[in-house]
Amino acid sequence: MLLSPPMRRAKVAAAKKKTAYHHGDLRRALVTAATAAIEEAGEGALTLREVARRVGVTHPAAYRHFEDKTALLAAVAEEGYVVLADAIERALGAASSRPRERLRALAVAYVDFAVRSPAQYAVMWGPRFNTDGRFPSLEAAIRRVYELVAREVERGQAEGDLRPGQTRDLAIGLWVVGHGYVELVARRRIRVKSREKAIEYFLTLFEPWLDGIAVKR
Amino acid sequence: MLLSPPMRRAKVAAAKKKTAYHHGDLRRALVTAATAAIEEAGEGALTLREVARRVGVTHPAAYRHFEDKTALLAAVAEEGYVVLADAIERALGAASSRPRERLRALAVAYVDFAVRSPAQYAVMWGPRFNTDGRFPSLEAAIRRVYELVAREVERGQAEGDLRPGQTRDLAIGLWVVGHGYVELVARRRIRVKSREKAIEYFLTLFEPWLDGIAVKR
DNA sequence: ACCTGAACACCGTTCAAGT
DNA sequence: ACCTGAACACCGTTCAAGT
Repeated sequence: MLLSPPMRRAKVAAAKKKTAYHHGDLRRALVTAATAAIEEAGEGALTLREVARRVGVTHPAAYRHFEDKTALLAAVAEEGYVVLADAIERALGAASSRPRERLRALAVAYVDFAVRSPAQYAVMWGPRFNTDGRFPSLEAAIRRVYELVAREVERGQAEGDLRPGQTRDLAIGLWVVGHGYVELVARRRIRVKSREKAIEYFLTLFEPWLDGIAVKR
Repeated sequence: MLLSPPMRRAKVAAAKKKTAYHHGDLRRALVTAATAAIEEAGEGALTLREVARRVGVTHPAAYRHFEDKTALLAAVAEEGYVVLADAIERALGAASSRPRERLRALAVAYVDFAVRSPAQYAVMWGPRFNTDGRFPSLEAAIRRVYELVAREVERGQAEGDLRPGQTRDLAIGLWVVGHGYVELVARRRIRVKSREKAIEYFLTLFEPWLDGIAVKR
């Protein structure tokens, strides 16, 4: 017997709801739920059991997709780096071709991501992922962000706007300034009234650093 | 009956061992044990029960001296800032009177502390202490470090070696660079072979920043 | 192949009871 | 005043059992 279109749709939806987690969706659902939970209550408050509750599954189910709690957090961190790299690429795509302006756009995209998703950003700098080689895809995601920074610095050097010499040192320096600023804001060592003000004040601190690595002419 | 001096000493020591924690020493002992435990196993591995075990006391005893686990960590952090401020003062005492050199000495003392006590440094930047006004003595200890930085920047401006304008912006900028660098090292975004190399490479990154805030002449 | 139910060792916190 | 013993609710992890 044929079902009318509305009923068929309802059936499909019900079947989907019931079996969705049998098709590899649980992994995604757990990462998404964990990210949301962290952004709401902070990283310290995150429990595997709470994440499972949010997704509507018993907590040992998570172990089918993640070796342990650290692996779940690593997935949250990795997703963060992917989103960050995408945001930086978008910002660079919209920027002019003047190296100094491009570095500014890159740094603003970085700070903007961090102040929008402070808890996820904190996970991305968590102390758990130092064990070498445990999370290679996380390390690749980090490297992608670093390469974006290094490429822009290289471009600036090639055009003669930035100091010649070790590209890496300038790229690391840029990362230091960006991350250091974000941390001071996140830990309330600096009080800012809004995300806009956070970026505005960042540029105040960033300009002298740019001056320091620029070629005077 | 009189006891011979060696026996009296033994008795006093035993009595001291047995009753020392009744004189307010338990607080100190807990902070010291917590700092050691963190430096050994990382902040995440720290439990109140383990700290109590190390000190040789049942774990609820800690609650006589700290409202909760966070308060104990706040004490560890506060002690860290005090030690750091002392180290900076010592470094400035031994430095020349040339502003730029003094800023270098200050920054080196900061980085040196952080790479010597990475876990304690991490606690000092823990996310738990943001609740306003909960740990006023911790906030005072942080402010003491900041004031040391600000005073040196002011001195450099007064002598015409650093850009005029908002002292605070330059002081915050310096803090950003120092903290950002320490974090990149601690989180293994930069690999350094030794503490000495860590400071050496820091100076490489620091010099351009100094150039950026220096007055050319 | 994927999830549940039950169990284990451990944790932070509370509180009545001991000295 | 300061510490202990016992209890509570909760956690991460494991594993046999269900579909």
